[in-house]
Amino acid sequence: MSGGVLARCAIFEGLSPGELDRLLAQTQRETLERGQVLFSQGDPARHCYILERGRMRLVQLHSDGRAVVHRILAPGEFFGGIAALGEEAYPVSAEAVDESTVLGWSGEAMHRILLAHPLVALNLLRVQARRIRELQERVNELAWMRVEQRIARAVLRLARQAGRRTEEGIVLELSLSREDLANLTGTTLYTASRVLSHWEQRGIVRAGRQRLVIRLPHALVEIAEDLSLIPDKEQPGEVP
Amino acid sequence: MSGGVLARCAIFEGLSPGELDRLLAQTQRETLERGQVLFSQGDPARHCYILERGRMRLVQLHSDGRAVVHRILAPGEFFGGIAALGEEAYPVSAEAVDESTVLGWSGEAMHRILLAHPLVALNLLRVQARRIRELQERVNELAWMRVEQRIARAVLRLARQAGRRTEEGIVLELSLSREDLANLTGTTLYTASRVLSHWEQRGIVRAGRQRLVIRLPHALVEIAEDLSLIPDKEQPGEVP
DNA sequence: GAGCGTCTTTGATGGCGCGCAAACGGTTGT
DNA sequence: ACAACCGTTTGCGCGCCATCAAAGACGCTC
Repeated sequence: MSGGVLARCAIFEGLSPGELDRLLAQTQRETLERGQVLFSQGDPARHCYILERGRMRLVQLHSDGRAVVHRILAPGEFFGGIAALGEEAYPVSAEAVDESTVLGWSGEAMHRILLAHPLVALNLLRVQARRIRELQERVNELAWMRVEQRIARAVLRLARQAGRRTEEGIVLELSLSREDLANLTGTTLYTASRVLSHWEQRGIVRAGRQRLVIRLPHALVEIAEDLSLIPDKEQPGEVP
Repeated sequence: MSGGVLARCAIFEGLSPGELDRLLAQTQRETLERGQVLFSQGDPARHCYILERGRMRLVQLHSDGRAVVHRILAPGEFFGGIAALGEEAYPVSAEAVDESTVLGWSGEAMHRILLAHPLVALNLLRVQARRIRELQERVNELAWMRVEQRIARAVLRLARQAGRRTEEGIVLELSLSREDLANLTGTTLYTASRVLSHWEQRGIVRAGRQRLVIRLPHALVEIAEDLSLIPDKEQPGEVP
């Protein structure tokens, strides 16, 4: 089937169908039920993957049971690349949010691929560079922004990645609990719940059990950009 | 002489002296006074660099004058790699903390180098992977840790990177203001000042104007690891 | 040495958001 | 149907830390 899935992956952009087929032949397909763990942090990093179908998340667990959700993966995304670089252990755990299938390479195979296909290495560098920028963005948010603003930004990011437009609003097709949202934004499930309740009162969202519909995206954007800090009357640039 | 500086750079590891010389020949050396800006965020990303000598920092400025210090570079480190990936603009500004010299390539030159030397690309991937882990670590800190703990960890990181052991303690050879420290840890210069004062009272550090000497590294490590949260018994040594 | 700017300290105040507790409600299993 | 369970909501109190203001300390120039 002409390399199929891989043709849509950012890191294999620019390869010929023949090459894609050869790469695909080296993979092993694995199916995961929802909630199943593909690898755990601390495990020796032996494989790297492309998410073919479904949804997964990369989580880092803290000793106190605290968790940080680092990424929520969409189909086509590459992860576990650590394995190709001769590193020792996965720094995060990967678990399936929905039923998912992944394509896996051994670390050594991917290592050879990167050496043989500089184009793939360059694509991967680009992807990593983008992730670094996203992480810097997150550091910035955590360092300077209030909880409500951080949650708004996280929700908008998720909407961009996994939202479906309906006439009721943008529906987040993710089973996303308050606790997940809290772990994404560095707060507690209590505060996350309060924020969503507040938004629901204002008609901005409709929040259900692990479900979220954005009814007034514009209002969310306002919160995310913190437009309230710049009162419309005053003109910026008046500090002598 | 024989690739000189580049031989000590992580991203050129494994190259022959001849290749290093050829790469070095493509660079342009630039000297920066302390405080001088090499590039500003938003500038079109045309060059990437190795820090040859001195100390630089990568800062992201916020619209409100708030800043996030993203990295403090030591000699041998590569930065501005965005330019090689065909991206548009630098996401951060680079400024010299001390008088520094850098070696610069044009983005296109580095692009060609990466395609021609898969080994360099792989090294760079490794470096980026480490940076991603560091950033994840920082996200984790900002999401879950208290200010004092975050500052302790930042100080220890800086000590590892730019500390010199003396019999008085570990001297941080960086002109590091309270504000810098605050921007590294996502707090305000007021709080940073208070924390350092507190530490000084307890004899953990000796803090001067843009100077810091760690006298009891072990105590700092305890704070950084938050050993107080796991008290097997009550500690008599309490703060009055 | 006087003056000045920058960096730093310290007090006072207030608010955001954490953390516990408890109730609520939808879902699941038998 | 009932109970058990999990995710969610909400009240309440307090502690950490931001924020403002102002004074203090150090290094600089002239």
